[in-house]
Amino acid sequence: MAGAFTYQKTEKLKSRKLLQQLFAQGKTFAVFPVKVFYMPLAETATSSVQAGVGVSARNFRKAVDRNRIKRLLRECYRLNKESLHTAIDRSGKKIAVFFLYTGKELPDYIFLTEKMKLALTKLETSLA
RNA sequence: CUACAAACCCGAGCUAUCGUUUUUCCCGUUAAACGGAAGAAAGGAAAGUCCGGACAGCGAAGAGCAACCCACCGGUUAAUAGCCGGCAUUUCUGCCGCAGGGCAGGAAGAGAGAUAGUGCCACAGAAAAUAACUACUUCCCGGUGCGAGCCGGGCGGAAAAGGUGAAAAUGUGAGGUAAAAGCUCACAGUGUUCCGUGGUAACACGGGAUACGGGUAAACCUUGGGUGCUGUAAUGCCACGUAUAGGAUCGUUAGAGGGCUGCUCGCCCCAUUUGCGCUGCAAAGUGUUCACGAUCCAGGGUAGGCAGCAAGAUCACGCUAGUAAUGGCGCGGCCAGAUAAAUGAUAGUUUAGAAACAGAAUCCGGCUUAUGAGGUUUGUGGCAAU
RNA sequence: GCCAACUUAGCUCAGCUGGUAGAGCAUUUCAUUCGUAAUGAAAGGGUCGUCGGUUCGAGUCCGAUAGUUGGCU
Repeated sequence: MAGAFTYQKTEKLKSRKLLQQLFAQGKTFAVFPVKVFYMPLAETATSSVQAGVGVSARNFRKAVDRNRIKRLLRECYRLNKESLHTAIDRSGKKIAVFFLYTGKELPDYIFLTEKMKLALTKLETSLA
């Protein structure tokens, strides 16, 4: 079994086709300032949960700011994903998740961690 | 000492924990994945995309026109509109001179041609370019007066006076004349050209001849020189998948069309029928069947992998040529390579609080712009001392 | 990755080859009305995104720069 706090290539949501499908057909909910897209995956998926993060270039003009937000989102997801993974593995499903940052101001780490925990528990309950 | 401005340098290091991308090695394995060890992991601008190249494709990259770009000289470079060093020119300050002007220092410096042509120059002014409004004046006519003359008109002369303007026909003095005028002369200024000297050259200085009727080419334009176009999502290969279906227009023995530029020429490519049956020795005849190609529209499929793609006009140091940009030699190093796209998070610590601008995407050389703290140099101002 | 266009009054836009910047709506004042709206008359409001250059003189020409919008792949 891999380490609990990893976030490797196989766990990332990578396929362009899947992303398009997710934005078109996936279900959503919002925990401001983060909007969450999710949908079930086929059995052939490489990992039980495939996750991605993103920021709109409209709200953040500079690439440095976008990179910063995506890094913070990844870090928060990495450190708090464990309960979600165990829940998913127990139910036997596979899902794809995308976290989109919709705020207009740069967040800090502690604030985002709280929001991520909230979003993950909400995701668990809505899947159950 | 201090404040401001400009240029250049620098653009955090260390420790711990948890992670990401990648290279090499080892263990296990058919192989992959996973695990372990060691190494590497954003910038001075990675940015803007303003120039120049490398590389690739387009036919072997052809010709002319058009279009666009460049424009003092020399050097530098793979190359440039960059950089370095000069020159003309403009401007500021100081000094000298009655003045025209000269000398010294600083700054700017997109600077071919305005005697090839065309256009434009508002307002003001007579006139803005083959100048006559006022005033001046020879001559003629008329009036008046004894007369000198005065007044009015006309054909002319004349760029000296006026005042406008950003700009008014080179300036000052003398001669000259009816009045005047580079009309003539002296000095000065500017342009063209010839000779000599210096310099690689632009050009400078001296002398001779000649001309002097403005400005604008970042107005059209002329002259000289240059540029083929498109771009790494280029391009080559592998795998998977589908639709040889449908619609519009056109062409089919002389050309629709294509060949990554707007046009023309030249050259090249390319469709222009195919299959089957029967008669016939064959040539051919006949029947039947599928039309074919180009452009566009609409639609279907895929959106995975490998190469390109990380050792180079490379970096550090030393010596050396050159005023410098830059080059040569020696020695050592290997320094990101992702593909929804890594290079991070938290805590402590170092100097004073880690803070500014900001994130590679084919790669280089410049330019431009943004930028914290500190340091160095230069300039300007203030204060203090000698 | 590459390419193009735009920026003028509070708003929407004109301003062609350089010569003192205009229209419509909006704002203010006056008239009209018992009063408001509509209508009529008048007024104010601009360093033409910013910086530099060419020119006697730039909204206009040239260069740089900031912002906005669009297109191709």
